[in-house]
Amino acid sequence: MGAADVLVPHLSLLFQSGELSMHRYRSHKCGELRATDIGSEVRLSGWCHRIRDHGGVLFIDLRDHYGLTQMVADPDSPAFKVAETLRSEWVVRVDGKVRSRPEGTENPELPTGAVEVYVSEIEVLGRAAELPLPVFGDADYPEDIRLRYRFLDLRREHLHNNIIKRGLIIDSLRRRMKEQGFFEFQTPILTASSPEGARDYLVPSRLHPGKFYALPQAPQQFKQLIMVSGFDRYFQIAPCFRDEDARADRSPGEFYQLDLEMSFVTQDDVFDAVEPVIRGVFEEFGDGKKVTPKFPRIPYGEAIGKYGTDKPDLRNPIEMQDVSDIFRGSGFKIFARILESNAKGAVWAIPAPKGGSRAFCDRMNSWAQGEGQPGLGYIFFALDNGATVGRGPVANNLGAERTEKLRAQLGLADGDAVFFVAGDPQAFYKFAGAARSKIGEELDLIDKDRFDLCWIVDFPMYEWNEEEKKIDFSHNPFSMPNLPADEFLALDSDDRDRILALKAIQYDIVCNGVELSSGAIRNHRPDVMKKAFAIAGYDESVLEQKFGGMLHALSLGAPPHGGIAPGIDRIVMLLCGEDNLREVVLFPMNQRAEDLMMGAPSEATAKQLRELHIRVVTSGPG
RNA sequence: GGGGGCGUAGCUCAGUUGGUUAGAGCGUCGGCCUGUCACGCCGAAGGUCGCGGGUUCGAGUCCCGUCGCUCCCGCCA
Repeated sequence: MGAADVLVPHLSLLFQSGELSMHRYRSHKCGELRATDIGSEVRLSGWCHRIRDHGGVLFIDLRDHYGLTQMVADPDSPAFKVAETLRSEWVVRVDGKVRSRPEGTENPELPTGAVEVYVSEIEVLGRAAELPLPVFGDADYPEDIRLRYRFLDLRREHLHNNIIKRGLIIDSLRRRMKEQGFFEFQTPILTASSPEGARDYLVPSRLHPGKFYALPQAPQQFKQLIMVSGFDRYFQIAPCFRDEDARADRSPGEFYQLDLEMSFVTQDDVFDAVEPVIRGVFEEFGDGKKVTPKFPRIPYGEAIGKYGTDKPDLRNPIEMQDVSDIFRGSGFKIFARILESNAKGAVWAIPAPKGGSRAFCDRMNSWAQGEGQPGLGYIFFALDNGATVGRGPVANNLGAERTEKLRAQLGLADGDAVFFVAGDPQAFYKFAGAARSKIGEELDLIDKDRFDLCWIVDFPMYEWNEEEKKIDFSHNPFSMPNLPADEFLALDSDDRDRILALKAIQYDIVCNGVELSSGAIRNHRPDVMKKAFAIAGYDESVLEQKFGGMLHALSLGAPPHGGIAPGIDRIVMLLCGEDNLREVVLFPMNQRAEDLMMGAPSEATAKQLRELHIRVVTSGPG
C-alpha cells in the first residue's frame, strides 16, 4: 500500500456520492457484468433493446456492442417514472446497483443472466422515433427497407456478427500474409482506364478537359509494377471497381480482394504460399466444418467434362462421363444420329445415385424443359427377378446389352438412375453442369458441413470468337502461355488448332461451387507479350498505346512473377453461411447499384459540371 | 438490354368464381398488471390493395401498360 491510497476513499463510496471518478457514460460494457460484480454500483450506456413493463416492475434489456444486461426498476426507484417513458432503441445512460437475480429467474441464455442492475438513475442520451425496422428479433424484412435503414439492420445481431466476423477474417488474412513475408502496399484509386475486362468507372478530370480517370478494376498493373520495382512479395486488401451488373455473389460497383503478387516464382510456389492462407481462414472461421486438407488440382478441360463448369461444387459427388461409344450406332436413334452427323457430337451421362424412380426422372425431365431444353433422357435401374435391369424409353431402344455396359461403366445399381445430354459439348456443357447440380440438390447428395476447395488449372489461353471470327484472349492477356518462350515465339499465327489448344499458366480457387479467386504467372517478356497480342489480332501500336507503361517496365528488367487475388467478400460470405454478398458488406448497394441510404448516385450541381467540363445529355427516344 | 418471381396496414401474410363495410398475427399507441426475458390481458389507431388505364352493373381479384424489389441470362477476374 502506498501513501496515496490513504487519501483515496473507497471506490464504492465515491460511486455512491454520485460524483468524481465515474466515467461520463459507463463503468462497464453491457456484456460484462457477472455474479462477481454483485453489490457494485455501475453505470451502463446503450440501447433499450426490449422493454417488459409489468406495471409494478419494469425490465429493460440494455444492449451495446458487447452484450445485453437486464435493468430492473420498481416504484421504489427514483428512476421509475423515467423508466416508464422509455421506448425501443432509445439510447440511455443508466446508473444502478448490480444484484443477483431472484432464485429461479436467472437466464442461462445470457452471459450476464445471473445478475441484473437495479436502476437508480436514467439519462436519455438519444430518443428514437418509431422504427421502420425492429432491432429486436430476427424477422425478415424487405431488402430495400433494410438497405435504406442499414444502420438499424446493422444493430441486429445477425448482420452485426457478420461484419465483426468479416473484420476478424481480414485480420487473420493479413496476419497470415505477413507471416509468409508478404508486405502490404497501397495503390492508387484514381488511375487510368484499362481497356480490357469489365466496364470502368470513370472520374472526369477538372484540370484536363475531356479526360477521365478510371477507378481500378483491380490493381493488376500496379502489383506487377511493384514486382518490377523489386519488392518481391506484395499484398493488399484491395478495393476493386467494376461497372457491371450484379448477381447474388457479385456486388455491383465495388468489392475487395486479397490481392497478392510474388517474384521469381512458379505456379507451385504461388500455390504453396496461398493454399495455407485460404485453408487457414476456412479452418479458423468455418465453425468446425471440414476443410479440404490438400486442394486437388483439376485441369479446366477435366472440370468441364466431369462437372460441366469451371467452378465445380465438389461436395456434389456426381461425376459425368462421356458415353458416346455406347450410343454410337445404337438403337436409340436420336443420339445415334447426333453422333453420326456431327463430328463434335457427344453423349454425356450424369449418374444419379438413388434417383432410380420414374417420378424423379420425370420431374428432372420437366425441369429440363423449363430450362429451355427438349428434355432429359434417362434410364433408371430396378431389380427384376433378381437381376438389375434398365427401365425407360432410352433403355428400351438401347437394348439390354448396351444398357448393361453403361450400368457397369458408371458403377450404378438398382435404385439408381442416369441422365443423358447429347450434342456439341461446347453448346451443352453448361446445361449438363446445371443438371448435375440440380440432381445433387434434389437427391440431397451435397454435404452442407464441408468446404471443398480445389485449384482449377490449365485454362485455355485463347478462345474462338464466333461472332467476329477471330481469336480472343480467353482470360486476361497478362498471363504467360504454358509453352517455352522460343516455341511460343515460333508459333504460326494461322495455326488455329494449335493456338486454341494452348494453355495459359493461369488458375482459380473454387470452393463449394463459388469462384474464390483467380491468378496467373504473368507474361513478363515483352517479346512474348507482343506475340501473344499479335495472335489475338492486336498489332504492336495497339499494345504500345494501351499497355505502353507496362511494356516499358517489362523491357527494363522485369523478374518472372505471378500472383492471385482471392475475393474477400466471397470468402466471408461462405464462412458466414450466407448466399448473398449484401449480408457480409457493411454498406452495400442494391442490385441497381444504388445506395438507398446515402442516395448515390446523385445529380451533380451545374457548377460541378461546369468545372468538370461535362454536359449531361439525356438520351431521347430510341 | 432480355426473361422469371414478387408487390394487400409499419412488417409477415390471408382474401373463394369478379359481389355487402378488405381480415389475422407481429409491431405502434392507450389502459391494467411486482419477476419477465418472444411477458400476459383489454382496447384503439393504422389501407390510394405499387401506380395509370381498360373490361364490367360491380375489380384487391380479369386485361394492357408502367414503376419498384429480387433472382437469372447477357455482361463480368
